[in-house]
Amino acid sequence: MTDITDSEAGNGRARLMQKGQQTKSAIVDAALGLATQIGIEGLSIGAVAEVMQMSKSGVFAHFGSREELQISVVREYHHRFELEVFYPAMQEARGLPRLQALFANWMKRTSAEIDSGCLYISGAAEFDDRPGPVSDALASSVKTWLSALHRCVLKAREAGHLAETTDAAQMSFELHGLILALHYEARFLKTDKSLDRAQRGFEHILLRYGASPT
Amino acid sequence: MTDITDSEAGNGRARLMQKGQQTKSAIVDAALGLATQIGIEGLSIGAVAEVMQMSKSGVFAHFGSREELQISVVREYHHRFELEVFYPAMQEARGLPRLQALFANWMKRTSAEIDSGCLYISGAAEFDDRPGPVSDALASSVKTWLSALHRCVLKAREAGHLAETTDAAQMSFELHGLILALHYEARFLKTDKSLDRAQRGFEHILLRYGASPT
DNA sequence: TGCAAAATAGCACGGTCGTTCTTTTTCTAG
DNA sequence: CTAGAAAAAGAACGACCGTGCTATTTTGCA
Repeated sequence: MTDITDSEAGNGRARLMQKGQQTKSAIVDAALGLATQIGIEGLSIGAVAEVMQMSKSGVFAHFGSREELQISVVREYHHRFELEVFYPAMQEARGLPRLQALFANWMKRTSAEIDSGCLYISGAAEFDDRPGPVSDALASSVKTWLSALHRCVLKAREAGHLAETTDAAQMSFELHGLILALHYEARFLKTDKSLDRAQRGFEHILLRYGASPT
Repeated sequence: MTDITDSEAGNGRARLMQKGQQTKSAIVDAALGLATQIGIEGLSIGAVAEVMQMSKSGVFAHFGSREELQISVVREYHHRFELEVFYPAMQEARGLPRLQALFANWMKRTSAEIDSGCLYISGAAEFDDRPGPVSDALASSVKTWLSALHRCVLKAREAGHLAETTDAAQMSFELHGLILALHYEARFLKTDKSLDRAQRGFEHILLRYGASPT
């Protein structure tokens, strides 16, 4: 009956999180689905409540404010992003193979799911001129991810899989650009072949930075 | 007294556009300023009215609907984009110099003005899952610009300034990515040196596609 | 200068929003 | 099984939204 979740949280309050946390994460789930479609700013408690078949106040009570709901959504997205993009790639051999896996997973996540846009990208556009806790949470998540990418490039260079002269930050920037172009052209302009373009762009960058064949 | 604007429109109705059109374009001006900060979707007639020191209905009457105001804003942005990015570059010698000017102007427009984001980028994120007239107008403008870029690359190849094997669409995709990364990292993440990164990325791409020195 | 028309203001409408407060339902530990 | 806590519902609030309507003001032309 009792779930494994938090069975050993250890802070003594562990046992009072039961039904509440369960529906709370269900709400975050639904809210994330909505946010990827209409944006984080567009998230309304009423819409989430409707999806959940709950009352507005029922949803509201779990977060105390709309902002807190938005932040929860960002955190959940961060979590899933790690799960789908980061961790699987960590199983590859470090260096170039890992970098390739990282980029492949990133591409997949960015384009494959037709209906769910990337929160890191849409969110950046929404919050680039609106400072606040939500923007901070978003920026922090993105920076975490981009610096992981940066580290991966560094390791690949150290492993001798990339030219010694490789500017890791520059290379990361260019990789990021490919993903953004993929998202933009595939999702907004509905340009086909965008996935191929991103893949070929990746190969161009690898050549540029002297990737040795794996 | 009479402005040069539309002095020879030729459709007989030219003279009845006087004060009205003047304030209308002032409204679009203010609305564009707002839209670059809070997004096209966030544009509210009330906010525009406040900036203009007008009544909501006074603003409203010029457009008949919020949607029409949004479309007007998109068109105005398109117009300015042409004026700042496209036309000046057309004065350069065709081929590589023109392509370089195009990209330089594009970079400047994307990052230089601190407070005014790019509507083509923020708008894409807002409307990539919300079809409708505004999305159509936006996509149409973007496609016009991207195909101009594409043509410019083609011309550069024809002029022998790029390798004969150059895939113009692929190269345009990669250039687009650089601009998007510049916008993202400079504007949202406040990463410094982003402009340099975009510039160096441009040079990398030129090398990749065998640009001959000008 | 006066008159029609265009431009703007004022007001009200129904709707949605986030949030607060109170009440009811549901869960759970003893 | 029951008391008490947690969760959810319900109703109401003030604010803002887009829009339609009717005055009022301003404009430009005869």
